[in-house]
Amino acid sequence: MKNSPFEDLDLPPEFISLVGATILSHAIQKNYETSELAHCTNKHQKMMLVILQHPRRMGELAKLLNMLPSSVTAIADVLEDLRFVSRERDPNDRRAWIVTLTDEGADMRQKLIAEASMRFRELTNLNADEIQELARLLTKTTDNISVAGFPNEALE
Amino acid sequence: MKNSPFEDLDLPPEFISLVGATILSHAIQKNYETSELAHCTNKHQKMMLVILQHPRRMGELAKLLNMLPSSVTAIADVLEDLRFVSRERDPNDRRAWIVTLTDEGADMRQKLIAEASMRFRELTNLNADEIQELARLLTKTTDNISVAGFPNEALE
DNA sequence: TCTGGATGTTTCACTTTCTGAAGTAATGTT
DNA sequence: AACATTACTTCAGAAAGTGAAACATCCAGA
Repeated sequence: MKNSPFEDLDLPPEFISLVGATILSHAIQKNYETSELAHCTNKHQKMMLVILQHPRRMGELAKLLNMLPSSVTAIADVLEDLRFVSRERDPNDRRAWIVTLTDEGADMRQKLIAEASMRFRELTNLNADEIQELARLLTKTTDNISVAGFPNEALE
Repeated sequence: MKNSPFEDLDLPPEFISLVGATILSHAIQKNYETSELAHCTNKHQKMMLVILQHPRRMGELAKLLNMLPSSVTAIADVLEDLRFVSRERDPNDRRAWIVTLTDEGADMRQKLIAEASMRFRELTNLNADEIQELARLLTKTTDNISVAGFPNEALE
């Protein structure tokens, strides 16, 4: 059984990490699609639900998700149709919309998080310490990505 | 400066890891597009070059990249037009094609790896030990994903 | 050897997703 | 008041992903 695509390579650890991150992310997202929760079809819809732990403006969502405003509009439209979020004008800036989870959306968000965590354990087979360490390293990483202004430039 | 989309969350470490992996992978792939190497436009083309450290059959590529055979055909067509790979019949099974890097393709492969590694260091700001540890954890993960038969089932 | 079923790949039409330009409305700046 | 900027939406075209059908080859059993 030849498992890894990289079995006999002396790739730099940076690259191995990158590929590992990609495979992991891809695998869980593929896996998701076969679940009960599949009616939020795509990964961006799921990700938007997850980062809506509190209400956010459309533009903020676009930056966080690293997407174009027009894509955020499309995704929010779907989530609104599904009654997972509602949109209201920002009273402080009437150009902007504020997106808020509905109760149903908050429910789905919890389920998504729980399901992803379960899949993660199944797929990775890491022990609790290792998961903790991985989370630490990747938190440091994403914090730095945000601080570096890349790819979400000028996030405030 | 409010950085992380998860600043005030008590998400499980599994989920944080998953999101971190996704953000990291996404960030570097976005970044890639602005580089000199952008003419291999999409991430799957790049990934295919990377895993072609030795010749592989189309079907093998599909499994490793977790894609449909028809998608692999499309990608290989592009890489062939770019003269990065060549396709020859497998002498042991004349239904199958074997994809091999050209010299030019091997060159590009090295550049892709080097560039991704550089971007990785810039983006993550992890020190050498941390990178090593991250690589270790993610290698364990991807190995397990393959062994678990998911998503690349029955990879042999 | 013949036959039928499985396998490896390609083609093609289809659907979904992404992208970017143009438009609308509100804000802020001078 | 005029003009530039910002926030978001709309829409149409481009790109990517999907799955059924076709084709050639392989393999196992009669």
